[in-house]
Amino acid sequence: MKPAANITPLPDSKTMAEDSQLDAFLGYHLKRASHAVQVDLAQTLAPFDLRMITFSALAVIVKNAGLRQSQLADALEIERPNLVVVIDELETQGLIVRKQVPHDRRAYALHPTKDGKAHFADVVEAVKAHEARLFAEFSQEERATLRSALLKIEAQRGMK
Amino acid sequence: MKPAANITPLPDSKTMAEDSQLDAFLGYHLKRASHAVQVDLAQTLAPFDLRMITFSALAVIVKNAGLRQSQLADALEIERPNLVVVIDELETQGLIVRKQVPHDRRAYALHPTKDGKAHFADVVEAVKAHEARLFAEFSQEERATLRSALLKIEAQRGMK
DNA sequence: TATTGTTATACTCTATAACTATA
DNA sequence: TATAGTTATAGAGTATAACAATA
Repeated sequence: MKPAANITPLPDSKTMAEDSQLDAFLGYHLKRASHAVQVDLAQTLAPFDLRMITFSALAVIVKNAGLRQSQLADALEIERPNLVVVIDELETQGLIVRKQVPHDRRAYALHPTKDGKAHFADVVEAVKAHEARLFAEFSQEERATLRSALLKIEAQRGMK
Repeated sequence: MKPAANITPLPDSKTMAEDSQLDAFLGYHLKRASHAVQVDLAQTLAPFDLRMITFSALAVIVKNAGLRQSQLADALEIERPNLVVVIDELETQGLIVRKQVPHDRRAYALHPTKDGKAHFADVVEAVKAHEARLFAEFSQEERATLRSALLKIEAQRGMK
């Protein structure tokens, strides 16, 4: 658990350069931590033929069967155009279906298939294991504190 | 500070879909929080003609004048090929220079220019203000806790 | 043989404008 | 007019293979 080296000269050696200025920014560590988790998650999901975004979409669809694509886009905070390929991918894999909405022929309701629900149940266990492994050294209190901190940051969106 | 809605039916209305399963994953919130910060940082840096990666590189170069590109790549944890365009960009802007290394003609030493140092001093104040604004509601203790949590997660890299 | 910087390339993520068909 | 889904596209970010020059 050595502190980040804060070197001033260092040009000639093979030592690791580190920078106290960047180190002081929480945003910098937020990005690096997020990236580390995403890499690990991608490896976790690969055997299930899912990406992070398809996993997230499937999760919301399984728990909110019948929602429309625009609702899903809002929930995941992604742009509608980017959602189209996600839905296509999940539908091609037979995990969800697009159904016509009775009184609005513009909209599609998203439903998980039986396979989709079963597949998700398996995947979610793998993702839980991935999280348990990544946060193994975190106490329940630390997790709760981290969680509330992240939610507070998320809430800043668009509050310029 | 309302808790995330955990809806079960919801198909027909215009209500926000939310998912308890995703909500339970720290990685999910880590990604969303990180994205929110990156968007805000990009807006902060735009007036200075910097991106997050060029800002980060400049920060390390200013504090570690003379380091080689491979050292910078290691420090920022980015691949060497991706660093090339970053260095090109900073050099074109006149913020840094590539200098030949005396006893190794393969390598380049990176040095900030006078302009580069002055520009960085300005930018870093703007970035500090950006962080102060984003984390305004965080106590010093909360910041320290968040920081150590993020460092712990970063340390997981490659520890499969 | 190994390393430094580079080129080429590709894949993912994200964002915007504009279209269609409906409402 | 406005909305839902779509198409096309463009810009970042990230990753790998392979090369030339040098060690």
